[in-house]
Amino acid sequence: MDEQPRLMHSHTGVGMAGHPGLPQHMQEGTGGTDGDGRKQDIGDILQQIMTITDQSLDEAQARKHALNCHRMKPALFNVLCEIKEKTVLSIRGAQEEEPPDPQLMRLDNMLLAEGVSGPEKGGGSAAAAAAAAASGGAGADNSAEHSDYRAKLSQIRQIYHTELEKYEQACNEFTTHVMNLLREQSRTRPISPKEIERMVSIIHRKFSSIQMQLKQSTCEAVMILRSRFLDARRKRRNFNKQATEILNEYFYSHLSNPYPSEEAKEELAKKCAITVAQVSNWFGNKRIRYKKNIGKFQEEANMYAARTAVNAANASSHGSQANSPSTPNSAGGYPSPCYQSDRRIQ
DNA sequence: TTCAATGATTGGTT
DNA sequence: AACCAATCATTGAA
Repeated sequence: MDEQPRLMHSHTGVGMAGHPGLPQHMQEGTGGTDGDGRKQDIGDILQQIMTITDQSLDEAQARKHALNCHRMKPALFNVLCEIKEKTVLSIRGAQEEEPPDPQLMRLDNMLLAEGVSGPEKGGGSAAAAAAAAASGGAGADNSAEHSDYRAKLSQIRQIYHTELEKYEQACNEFTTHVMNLLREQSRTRPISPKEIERMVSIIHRKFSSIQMQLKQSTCEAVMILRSRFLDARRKRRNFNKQATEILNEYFYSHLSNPYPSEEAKEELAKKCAITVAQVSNWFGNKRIRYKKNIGKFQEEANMYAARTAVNAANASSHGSQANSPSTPNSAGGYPSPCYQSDRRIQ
């Protein structure tokens, strides 16, 4: 490749004796005044710089050495440094102080709050406690879930820290590498310390954007874990037998109007150790499911009817007859299972 | 593994 | 706001 330029300069030596390779118009003034000689020197050195990429490696090395030893080199180098300094400064002015990224701050805050980026033990338990508080503190048997949650959180945490460390290390390695390279090059081409500094900050910015992605995906993972842990549907537990019996008892003894008042709901909730909302859910589900398939619930209905009857008998035998359990079955609402079952049997 | 039972959620209605 | 109806997602027995 580039055979053409090579051919053009192929006859030029490295030696400083002549001025080979110079364009015709530059050679014209040779042998003139003292100023002409200096001009010639500069032209020579510039020409060599221009053609340095056209040389083979050995040739270039030799040329580099020659350039380094040239008496004009320091002066030229300084001029180039000055020019560069000016342009670099003008570039720097535009992008000086960047404000801290609000999104990054948000991510950092969240990771800290979730105990991913904070201190090892304290953060984790704090997050678990927060999760427990948010879950409504329903049952006492969620300690197993807590440990599960904590285990997964610490897994995320570990991955996060490993990756973060990896990126940091890579960043440092790359930075040192680039700095060494620039320092090495600064011996042959004008590189100011400021320029190196700027390069380092560019590298850091690049790596911190990668870190931000890591933080973002970590946040997402934590959110998913949290939602899984907190989503009641996923950790649904059937009510215990006693609670179900209390609810069923109320339902079948108020079959004509199975709509407990707010007070009744509260009392049922207390008795069953569940929330009022859960009582409402239960009655909503029960009503619709009973209505949809009364036949299926006949047996259950009869059982509870019999039980309330026994209770009533016991209560009356103990004294007051008036306050037997209210069974306003015959009114509106759903058909009475007893009568219906009688009808069915016949 | 399948499937009925069941607690919770969602969207619509009154 | 309470309720209904349909649906989702899990549980637990077969």
